[in-house]
Amino acid sequence: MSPFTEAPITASDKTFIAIRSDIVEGVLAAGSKLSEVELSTMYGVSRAIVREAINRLENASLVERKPNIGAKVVTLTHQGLVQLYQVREALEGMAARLAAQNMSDEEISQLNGLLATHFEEVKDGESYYQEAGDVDFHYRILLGSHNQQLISMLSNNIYHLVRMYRVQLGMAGPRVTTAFVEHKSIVQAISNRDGELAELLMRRHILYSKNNIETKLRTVHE
Amino acid sequence: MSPFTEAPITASDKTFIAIRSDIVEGVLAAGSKLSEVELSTMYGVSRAIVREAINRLENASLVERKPNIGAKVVTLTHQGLVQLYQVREALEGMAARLAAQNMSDEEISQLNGLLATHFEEVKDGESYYQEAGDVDFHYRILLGSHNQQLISMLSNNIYHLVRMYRVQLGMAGPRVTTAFVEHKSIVQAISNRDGELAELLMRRHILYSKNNIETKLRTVHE
DNA sequence: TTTTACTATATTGTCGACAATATTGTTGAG
DNA sequence: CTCAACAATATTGTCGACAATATAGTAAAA
Repeated sequence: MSPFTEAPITASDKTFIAIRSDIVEGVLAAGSKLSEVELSTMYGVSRAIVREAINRLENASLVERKPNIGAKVVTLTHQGLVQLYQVREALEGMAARLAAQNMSDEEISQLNGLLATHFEEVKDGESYYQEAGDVDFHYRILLGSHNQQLISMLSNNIYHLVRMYRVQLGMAGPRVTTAFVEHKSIVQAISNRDGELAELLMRRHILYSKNNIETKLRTVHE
Repeated sequence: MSPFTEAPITASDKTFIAIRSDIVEGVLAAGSKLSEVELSTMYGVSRAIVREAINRLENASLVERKPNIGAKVVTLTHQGLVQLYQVREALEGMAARLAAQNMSDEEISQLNGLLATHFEEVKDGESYYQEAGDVDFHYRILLGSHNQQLISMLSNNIYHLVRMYRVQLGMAGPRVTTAFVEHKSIVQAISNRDGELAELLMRRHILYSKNNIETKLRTVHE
């Protein structure tokens, strides 16, 4: 139950996922040029495969491409982070609203169960929560929206970009417990089938999260 | 100043745009299979080009693809329309909020000018407004958000899907004058730099628009 | 007749080579 | 020495052919 586990079928898929991972994790540095021949030797496939992967990465906003010139890994900027979180706020806010409206009782009880699990981890001081736990939570609600368009946009594009910012800014910061409280109130709203409140709370939650990363970026950068 | 005019550079771009247009306009029927060889002869390019185009179309949610099997043009469903407009509501709502916050005074006055032009057309009873005018209006505000992520998502993906629904449902209906009033109030909110109101009004506007198409779809379909 | 296994066919996936464009390096004029 | 034009090189764009997989058709067995 994680957005980062897809079963790669074809060689092209595998290469795409491999390169994407290397970009997100910083193995392929932000801003660096992506030579097709270089990558094809590096990943042991033909140039056609690499080209297809780069195409897909472009759509995922992870690389920028200019015709007849080439592709670069996207460069992380303060402005890019802000804009990314604005989109995320809009989409995940809507996801929360729809989740309150569309999740089955079964799904909602599972969501509560997830929250309980996270509570144990927070109590025990496991830092696990911050990374995977947060992702699980948001992903579960996203699925609960039952909106395929939304699910695809967030899990194929936005989430990977978000993770790229987190990883490369060395995010592991605080906000664990405070984020947990926010999660709890969102689940409460969904349990009450209050879509409007769920959306509002989710948007705030993401705004806070953005502010947190933003200050981090400022202290690291300047 | 329209989202449907891009300068195609490479053969791949041209083919992509050509196929996309044929899908949106219904030349390639919804639900029909897209054979790579067939398309390559049809558009006079190699299979590699067609493959790249299909890849891009998949990301644009205009075709669905299964490994080792092939690609189909998406089928239009009631549910798909609803979900599409939910995403649109979220994204364009945010765009309006950001536009109120980020548009320059110059841009805002141009927006008002656009509205005045549309008013003339509505008064004279030109049906021009409905199609191109509406698109212009939304696109202008989208650009005013100054959020590249948002701009790319809407103008590369959502708008083409929206247009596909409109075209294939034979939309040219009423709602011209009433939509104009809604546009006017949105521009007013943006002029007042009231982002919150602009978002709210835009979301309502899109909701109304969805309801309109929805009833149309119901009468056509059943 | 139905079902299953197999064969033949068609379609997609992958590859290496050639063409077109951009970049770099060099040479010559001013 | 600087700059411009040109040549050499490298990189991306495009293509046709082969490999792998799925589909359709056929024949044999129950």
